[in-house]
Amino acid sequence: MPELAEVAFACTLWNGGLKKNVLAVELRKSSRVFREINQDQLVESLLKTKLISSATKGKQMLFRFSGGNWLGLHLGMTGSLATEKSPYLAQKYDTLIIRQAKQALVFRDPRQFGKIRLHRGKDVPSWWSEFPIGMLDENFKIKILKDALIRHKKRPVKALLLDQRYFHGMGNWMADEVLWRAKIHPGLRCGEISAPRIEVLFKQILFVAKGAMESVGMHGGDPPRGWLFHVRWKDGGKCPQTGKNLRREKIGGRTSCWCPHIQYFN
DNA sequence: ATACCTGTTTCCCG
DNA sequence: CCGGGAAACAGGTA
Repeated sequence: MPELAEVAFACTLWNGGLKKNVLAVELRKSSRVFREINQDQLVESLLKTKLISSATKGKQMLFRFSGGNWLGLHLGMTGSLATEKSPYLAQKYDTLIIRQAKQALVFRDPRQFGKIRLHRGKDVPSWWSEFPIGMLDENFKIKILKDALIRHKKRPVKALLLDQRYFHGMGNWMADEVLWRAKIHPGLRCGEISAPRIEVLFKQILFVAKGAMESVGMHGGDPPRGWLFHVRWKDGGKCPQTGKNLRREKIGGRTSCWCPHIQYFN
């Protein structure tokens, strides 16, 4: 599920555990999310520590525990976080359970596309500081978009928007929302976008990222009324602007939704 | 049963 | 070596 704003909100779901001690750690040992780390080391790292703070960058989360222990989480396609009241009995797809006195912090992921990272040290892990600049960072400028468009001139623009190196945190519904607002067909090749359209595209990237954070990210609800988001999932959806039928098709490797009446190849 | 899925990562091709 | 696209990962849901 989760892209930029959903991840930001998911991160807050562990807020009840801040400043609280970790009494026990349980793992679903068979899960693929542990593929890059040592499970024993993970348990040992978190046990008898205190959760100090949390942060997100794009679709990535970082939790800091006392004693220089850092936990990185990526939710993949089906990952989610929850806080459950103690005593809590582990459910089938609970992948990591951090038990505290009054609650359990739970990471579940049935499909196991998520990923857990671990770092021990005084400073923020290097993989965290090396993530690309965020779309809402003041230094995220149109040059990043322009350079990416030139470098990938044969790619459908939809595929470029999903590239985390440039648009850190962009996901499938956000990309469709951006292109719909910029009136660009998702299959348009990056090298074919006119200069004025590039300006519009950049503004809409910022608009959608900001709008998503202020609605979904802050309150966990849906984006504002009138957004494509509300109609893009199922066949038969109507464009909120034109009332015409939306089209759905796989473009850039992902199912895309657009309004043929306002989104063009130009 | 079949197809599909708000995400990466790997493999193969030109 | 680079860019682009398809397949793979695993399991729930329509």
